[in-house]
Amino acid sequence: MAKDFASKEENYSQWYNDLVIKADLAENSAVRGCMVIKPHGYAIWERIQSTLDRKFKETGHVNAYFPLFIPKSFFSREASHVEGFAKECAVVTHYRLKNDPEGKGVVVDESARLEEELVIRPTSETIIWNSYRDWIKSYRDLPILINQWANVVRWEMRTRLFLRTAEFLWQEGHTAHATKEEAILEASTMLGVYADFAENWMAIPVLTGTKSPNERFAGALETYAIEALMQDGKALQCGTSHFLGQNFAKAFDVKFLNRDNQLDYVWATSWGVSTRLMGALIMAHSDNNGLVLPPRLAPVQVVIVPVFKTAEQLALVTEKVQPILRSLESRNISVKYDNRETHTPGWKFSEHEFKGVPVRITIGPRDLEHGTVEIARRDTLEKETLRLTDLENKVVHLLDQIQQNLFEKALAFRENNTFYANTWKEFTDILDSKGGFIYAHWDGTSETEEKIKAETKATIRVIPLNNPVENGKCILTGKPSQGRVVFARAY
RNA sequence: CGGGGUAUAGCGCAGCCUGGCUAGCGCACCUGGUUUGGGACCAGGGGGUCGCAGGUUCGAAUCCUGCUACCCCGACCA
Repeated sequence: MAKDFASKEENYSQWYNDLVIKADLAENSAVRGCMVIKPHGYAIWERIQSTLDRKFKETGHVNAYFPLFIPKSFFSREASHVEGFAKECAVVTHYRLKNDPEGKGVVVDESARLEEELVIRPTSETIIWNSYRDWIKSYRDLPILINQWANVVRWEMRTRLFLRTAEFLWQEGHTAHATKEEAILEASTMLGVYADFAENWMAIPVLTGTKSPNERFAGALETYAIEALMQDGKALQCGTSHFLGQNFAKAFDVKFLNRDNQLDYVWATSWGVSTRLMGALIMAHSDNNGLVLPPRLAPVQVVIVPVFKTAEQLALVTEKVQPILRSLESRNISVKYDNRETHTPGWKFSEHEFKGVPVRITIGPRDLEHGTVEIARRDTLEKETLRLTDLENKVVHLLDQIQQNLFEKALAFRENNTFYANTWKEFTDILDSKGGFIYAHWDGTSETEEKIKAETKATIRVIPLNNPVENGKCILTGKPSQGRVVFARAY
């Protein structure tokens, strides 16, 4: 059943409408292409945030905050950067409203025009490097390892809930280094952090690699990415880490004296993941009953649903539940006791399933009599009855098992949807019939990649790291190639 | 910006072609009762300037004109 739903070639926005909005994750806002993230959705985002934040700090980073508004002139400093973002910037031109002289609400006060327009950040490289110029004089000031949690705005022509919203939440790391090698190491280290998070917390297997020049970040010399496969066979870029070379240092004149007393430009990286990760979670694991959350990211890991007819029965059940709550909480498990009297047990079962709670425990009069509880797992929907005394160990074990199972299921799915194409016909046949990742030879030119995209909508998702050398022929042009790259249709 | 579609209760929709009683249905909401181990049932109830403006007509949700908003497909997209 779940398979049917997930494998449909239908648009995922339908899925969002059916699942996500009802699941209290988000809903469309009045503002074009923006999202309201409701409490349940935000709780998931907070879990993502706190986990990543800890990892950033473990790797030596600190948090800071830079302004939302960026003077327009900053964007013209780095040529390829402005070219990449110019078409999707929201611009602030005025700072005051006034009453409409004709009495029709308020109008923009034309006398309050800004001398220089402000761009609402689509990303913060420019304003951050403008600050770094004053912070860096010597190699002793380096490295700077800063992360920022923020919102950004990109006025995309078409938006899609979670995957491409006009405003989204993210973190952006911006680091400055004395050497090229150190900057490249930083970019690849952070890619590793993202890959670890995706696989071990989100339970989503990812491919890691570099982007082709076409798909590279505007202003970067190299873009590293993690790329995941969704249940409908389309790829989703889940995080990127960029080696920016000295481009931004040159654009913002950030120079330092190195150990040899020589003036040099600083080397840079930037890296980020966004609320798009929540789209990935939904599309990778959900089934027909709603969201399926990996235990390590679930705001509520265990829900306890009492079954009762009378207030006395509820009191008896609650008495049994109290020690369970305490013992699970003492093992750092997030538990919720859903003792609402306004909803029936059946209602609660469905609701918590919808929201993706990994484990559900049911206790009712029958259990009180027998000293048992019923335990149900969200990923397989299996239920079993066990002795109350076995519960604690079972829950701990089950949470691990579910985390593991979700990853393995997603990995098996990816493996079953990864193909090798040696000819153009094989390539297009796979794309049209199955989708998924396709390893194929490419002649290494942008023109060829663009042609392939124009004909099939497939793009190069990653050029795998440590790509094995294999002599072959480009699937489109037949020109020689030394290794396969990964193609897919993507979000 | 091009192509297609939609706008009727909080949500989802029917009615429109072929104008006509008080604009209807499901979900949700409220009240009472019975229920409660997989989204309970019965009875009663509240909620609408039918997207906006104009026109045709004795009469417009329905026909005509204009406008606006939103959705889908494309172009676009770290």
